[in-house]
Order: sequence, then C-alpha cells, then structure tokens
Amino acid sequence: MNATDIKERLSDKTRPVFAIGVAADLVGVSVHTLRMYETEGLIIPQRTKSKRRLYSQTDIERLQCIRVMIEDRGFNLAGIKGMMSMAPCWEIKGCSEADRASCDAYKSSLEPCWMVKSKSSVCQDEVCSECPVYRDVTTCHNMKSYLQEHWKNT
Amino acid sequence: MNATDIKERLSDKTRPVFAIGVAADLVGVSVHTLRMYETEGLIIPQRTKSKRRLYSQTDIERLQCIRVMIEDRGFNLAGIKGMMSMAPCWEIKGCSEADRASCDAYKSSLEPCWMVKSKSSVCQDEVCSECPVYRDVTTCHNMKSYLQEHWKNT
DNA sequence: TCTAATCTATATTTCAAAATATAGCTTTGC
DNA sequence: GCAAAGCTATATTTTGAAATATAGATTAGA
Repeated sequence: MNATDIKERLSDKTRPVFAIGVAADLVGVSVHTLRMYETEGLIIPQRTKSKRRLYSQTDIERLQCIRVMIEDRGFNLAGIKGMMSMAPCWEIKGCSEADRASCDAYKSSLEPCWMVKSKSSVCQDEVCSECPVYRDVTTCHNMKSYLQEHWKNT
Repeated sequence: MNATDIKERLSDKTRPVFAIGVAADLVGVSVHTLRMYETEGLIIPQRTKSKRRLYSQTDIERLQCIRVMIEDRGFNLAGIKGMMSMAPCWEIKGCSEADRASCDAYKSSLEPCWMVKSKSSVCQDEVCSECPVYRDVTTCHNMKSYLQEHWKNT
C-alpha cells in the first residue's frame, strides 16, 4: 500500500475505525449509551469478526446529531426512532407498486426500514448500514431538508 | 333554524363544542394536560369571546392520536412536536420559491409552521387551526401515509 | 501471558419531563 | 346570587426513560 492509498483510506469517512470506547469518548457518552442507541435502531455500527463494534466518522456525526436532538431539542429515543421511520425509503430506492405492496417497511411507520424484517426484494439482500435511506436521512436538519430537496426534483 | 340545519351542525366535526373539562374526560387526561399540549403547540383549540377553550370532534381525535403516540409508542411531547414540524407545508400550500425564501417555517424544522411567527404572505393571515397543514397531517400514521400519497401524485 | 477492553444480560439508580396541586381571579349557567 | 368551571401562573410531586452499575465470559494487544 502506497502513500496515496493510505491517504485515501484515512479520508474515507465511512471506514469503521473507532472501537466503542473511543467512539463514546468522541461523542461524550458512555459505551452503554452507544449500545442502547443501537438496540433502539438509531445507529448500525460495523462489527469485527469477533462481533466487536466499530464506528466510522459518519457514525460519530450521526451520534452527535442524535445528541443534539436529545440535549437541545428534548427528544427521547422513541421520538428519534419515530422520526427516522419517516424516511421516504420507497422514493429513495425507487420501489414499484409491487415492491411497496410486499414491503412491511412501506406499510408501517413504527420502525425505520432498517429494523424491519420482511422487506421487498429491493432491500432483501441490502446491507442497511450502506443504504442511502440510512445514510442520508438523519434527524438533525436533514430529514425536512431532504423532503424539500426531493420534492424540488419531482 | 330547521331540522336539516341542526343535523348539519351536529355532523360538522370541526365545530368547537366541548369545554376543556368535557374534552379532558373524552380523551382521558386532565385539563392541565390539555393546556400543556396547547402550550407545546400540539393542538389549537378554538376560543370563546372570553378566551375559554372549545374543542371539536376532530380536536378530540387529534388528542387521542397524541395519546397513542405517548402511551403506545413512547414519544415525549418534544418528539411529537418535532414530528409535526416535518409536515411538508410548502407543498400543501403550493409555496413559490419566493414564498419559501421569505418563510421561517420553511427554513426551520424546530417548530410546526403554525407556531412560527414570521411566515410568507401565503400564510400570513391564515387561521392555522383551519389550515390543511395542521388539519390533515397528524402524527399517528398520517404523516408517513401523507408523504406516500402525495408522492404518488407528483 | 495477562491486563484492559469488549461482549451480552440484568439490576439498580437518577433525574427531568409530565402530571398534580395551589393561588387568585374571571366567567358561566342554574 | 353563587357554586362550579375556566383562566393564567407557579410550585411541587411523581414516575419511567435513560444512565449507571454489576456479573461472568470473551477478545485484543502490549
């Protein structure tokens, strides 16, 4: 691996590099809190072979966004989860009518799509943590501005 | 007023008829709780000349929806408010680019548009409690299904 | 090798949002 | 006329979500 490769790796914000302890420090919460956010479906850290969590730079940013929602705006975890469940996945993924009809994520608003088991073939084999629905639509200001941007283009 | 008129009035679900005590009984909460929801911006009851609150049938349904969010889904008031702030008012009202540029409700996602002071001329003299943004987009299942319905038609 | 960090799972504690209560005043309606 | 209900405003209490702690096992890395 040459110097250019290394530079590229370092600048890849989606590369999982932080152990949970480091991530907790960066975000300013306890490791338990990070595990709780994961249980609630707010964040999907990568895992090592031995099931240890690894967080990327974008994960850290997502977590900071979650903290803003909690500390500045007074949301609880259920509210953040509910907000995330509003992401217009069917539009982002371009689901057909048939796709929608066979997708629990489309039909229910109780969970973000990445927590839903029975999905259409569109997402069946997708790695949710790499999906734009999960990636691009967070909760700080992004969700509303996403709707605004998207509607401009329809 | 004839029998037909009376029938019509009784079937008008938007007519404010319930005093706060009655509304509280119907919804199963205290009068103070209803006042709190109003302070938080979740509900806009009509007022009599002497500033007493009056709730309509649709208000009661809105409040029941709020209770579902709290009891069944674990939201707090900030979360419900945040959810309501996601309503795509600019689309519902058909705001132009200029309208959007001059509207704090479009630019911020911290409050539902009906709580925002400085709005574009589109909403300037509107009675928010009669506006479809407030009326049609509640929080139970409506918000997501609204987005789904709306996108179908664009 | 061996300690520190991580894992899952569960139990306990904390603290602030939500509910309740109080006060002083006004309005409604019997 | 007057009791009941409503109003605003503030203070106090409650309660469950979120954080902390504990236990027992595994893994990473010096």
